[in-house]
Amino acid sequence: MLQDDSNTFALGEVRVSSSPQERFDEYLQSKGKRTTQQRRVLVDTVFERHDHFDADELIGLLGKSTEGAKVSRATVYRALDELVEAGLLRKMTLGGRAVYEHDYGYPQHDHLHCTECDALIEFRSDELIALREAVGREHQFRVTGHRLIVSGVCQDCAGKRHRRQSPLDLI
Amino acid sequence: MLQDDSNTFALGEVRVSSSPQERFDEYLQSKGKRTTQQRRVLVDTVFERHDHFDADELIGLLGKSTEGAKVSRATVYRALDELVEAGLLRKMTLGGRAVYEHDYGYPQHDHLHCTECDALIEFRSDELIALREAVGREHQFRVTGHRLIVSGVCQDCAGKRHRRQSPLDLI
DNA sequence: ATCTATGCAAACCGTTTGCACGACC
DNA sequence: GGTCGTGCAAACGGTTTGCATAGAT
Repeated sequence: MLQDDSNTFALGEVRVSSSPQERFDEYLQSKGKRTTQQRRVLVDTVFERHDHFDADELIGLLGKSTEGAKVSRATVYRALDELVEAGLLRKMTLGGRAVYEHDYGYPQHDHLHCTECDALIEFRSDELIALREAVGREHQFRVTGHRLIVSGVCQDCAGKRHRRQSPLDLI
Repeated sequence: MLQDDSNTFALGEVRVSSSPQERFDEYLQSKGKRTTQQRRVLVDTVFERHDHFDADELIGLLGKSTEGAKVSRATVYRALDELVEAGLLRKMTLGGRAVYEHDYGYPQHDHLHCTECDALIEFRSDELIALREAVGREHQFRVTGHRLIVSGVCQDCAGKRHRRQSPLDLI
């Protein structure tokens, strides 16, 4: 992330007034939690790249991290929960495992999920927001969020298509 | 499910030309699999009620089943996979666990998920189908399906609201 | 000094699997 | 009779937790 002269940070596409570190520190303080080596390294590593990742990938990255402190598996899991609570990360569940992505300073969006290569492609849709509000109203349901995953096959995989058996390939 | 004089079955809201049992049998035959006691009881139990359920609930129901045959945990898991492959059930993942619902003869729909009581409320939206196609086209992505879960608080829970702490209750 | 955070390893929980026995065609 | 299915119990994989120690305030 880059800081410009007006003291804001570019994260993804949106400018926000403080860095993830700063924001996380605020969260920690508000909860009476402490700013530790490992929490710092972790936030740095997470916001170094704009990617989807799971706990294991993060643990892998932390292994190679230049910053000295090593972070145990348990601590990674505990910190991920905190980052979600702090509003810095968004968590979703894909298949069995939990997948995380940047939330703070990043616009609302949804995903195309390629069932061949597991890629996640982001897209934005304002109509969807309108739609979810309408549905909520219709059912006296107080909407707080949504998760849409459109599955299918991405352009790349559609190319090198070495035809797998499809379910219900009767006969 | 009830059979009427025109030999179709009412499952949920749509009429189909054969019962889940029959359809499952077809699937099994097409795969060279066998029609066993336990698969029969299982399909009966699953289609007795129109509900969302997980593996454990089903195992529970099978325990009380009047039909003699008992079905082991392993068999339940194996059969659920088959029912999904056969197009009789749809599987989704909510939090950690797999949740199943009727697919066969039941219209495409999505869900409102109450984060307080975990209830799932179904709704239909044709605009969503249009939307997902549009997005797919835009990204050269061959769409095969989607999963939308709108989360929030249902009417009931909004009433007896005994205010839990909300994440990000800073200060 | 106090009290939270960490690391380790064991526990957990839903799900899957190897294997010997039983049931279907 | 030959296979496929089942039950059991053990294995699995991601995640959580209890506990003693290290570290932040």
